[in-house]
Amino acid sequence: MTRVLVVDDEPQILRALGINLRARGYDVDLAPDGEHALTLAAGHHPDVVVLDLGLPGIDGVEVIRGLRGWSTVPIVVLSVRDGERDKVLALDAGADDYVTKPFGMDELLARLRAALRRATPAEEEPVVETADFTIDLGAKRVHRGGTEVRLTPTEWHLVEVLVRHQGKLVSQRQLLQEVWGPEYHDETAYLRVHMANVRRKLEPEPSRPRYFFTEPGMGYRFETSS
Amino acid sequence: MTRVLVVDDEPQILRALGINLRARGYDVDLAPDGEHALTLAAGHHPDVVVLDLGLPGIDGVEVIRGLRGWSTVPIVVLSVRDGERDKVLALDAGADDYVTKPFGMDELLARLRAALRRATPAEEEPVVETADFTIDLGAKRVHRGGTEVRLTPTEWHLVEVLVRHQGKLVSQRQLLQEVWGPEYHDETAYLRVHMANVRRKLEPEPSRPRYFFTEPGMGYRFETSS
DNA sequence: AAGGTTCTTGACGCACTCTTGACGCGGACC
DNA sequence: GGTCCGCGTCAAGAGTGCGTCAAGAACCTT
Repeated sequence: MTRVLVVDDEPQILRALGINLRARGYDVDLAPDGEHALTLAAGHHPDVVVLDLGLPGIDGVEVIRGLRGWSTVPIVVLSVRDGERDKVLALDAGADDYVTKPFGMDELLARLRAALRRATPAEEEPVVETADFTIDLGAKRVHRGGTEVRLTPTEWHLVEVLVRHQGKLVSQRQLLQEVWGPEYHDETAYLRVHMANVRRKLEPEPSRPRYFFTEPGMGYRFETSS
Repeated sequence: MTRVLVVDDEPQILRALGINLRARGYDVDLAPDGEHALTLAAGHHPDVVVLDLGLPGIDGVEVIRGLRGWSTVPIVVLSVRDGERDKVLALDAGADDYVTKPFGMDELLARLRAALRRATPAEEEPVVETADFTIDLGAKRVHRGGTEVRLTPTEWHLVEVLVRHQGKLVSQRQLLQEVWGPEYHDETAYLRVHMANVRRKLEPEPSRPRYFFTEPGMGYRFETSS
């Protein structure tokens, strides 16, 4: 299901958007200000963000910057301000689209679809096969020796990031930011524990990895011998 | 250079956009209607398309469909129509953004930048090859004679800085600051030891370097003979 | 409210990397 | 021709990072 994060300080707009989007089958998170927005984004990894510019506390443009620091999620900005300067600032900060209030729900939905379409460029999700297991990125499943292996959400996320960068070294910092969020960039202990769990579930000899390699001091790398 | 295709049936707008975009360093194609637009797009493969909806002949939405049949180039729609239905139709046909006339040039430019930024995701890191080894900056790995060479974090960092400044002299001070941090600017002993290790791992004759040269009193230089 | 997962956190041992000092060599300068 | 400085080499000790295990906390489901 597609996850949308909606950020707006006006409760009635927040509610209206929540109802409308859920009616269309989206999975919706609601945030009344920038702080909540960044926290929710880090935890739930939305597929698209709808962001009001006029927020109490952190400014909307700051929220864009905060998100762009570690994520490429599409951001659709809502604003009562029709000023050209605001639009330019928001777009150059990394927003993907700018809609002026008042707006029609149909237009907003169309813009969301456009943003989502761009972000998911019709790529079919690859299936990665190794001699010991099969990873289906689209179905989010892993098979090993005929049966399915259950990965916890964290483990899956870790595997997903590494497999998508197949062959490349992924730095500890990048892994932590993608899986746990930007404020966890130095919790390397998490990585060690969860990588150990992943290896125990997937590697034939967990203490002698054939697929999930450690590059000491730098990060991890997924590689198939083929 | 970035190529922009502008499609509009009003000559003065076409001219104005052409002048403005060229002044910003874009390479601009101009088309007064849908037929010319599709022909130019097929021939010149623009990086982004600015498209007016109200065209004589083929309708703007048809132009979008025509382009989307074979291209994923970002399309920014211009229109005097502010109707919600038009926006929804255009966006769902495959447009990336919708700007209502009259618009400010700064806003349009910001939207173009946003569209281009999305379309150009990860530029890839170069791979540097020499007769004796291969350095993949993106994957952070080094191959030599078929097998992989393991570099420690410090060694890799050193190699990376030198290789990214390929052919140029990198001062000891700069190397120390980039690898160890600003307060280590005079620990030249570190450089000597680690450069020796790098050479032992990569140079065919470590004591007679062919790639990692010392410039006495100044710094180091990476150079491939090719 | 209870049970089961999953995540977090701390402790420990091992391996490896970095740092540091000693030494030799060669060129520059006096 | 002698001295000095910068560089390369080597080796040893200190420090760090990693894997592993286990226990408690937090979370979700029923």
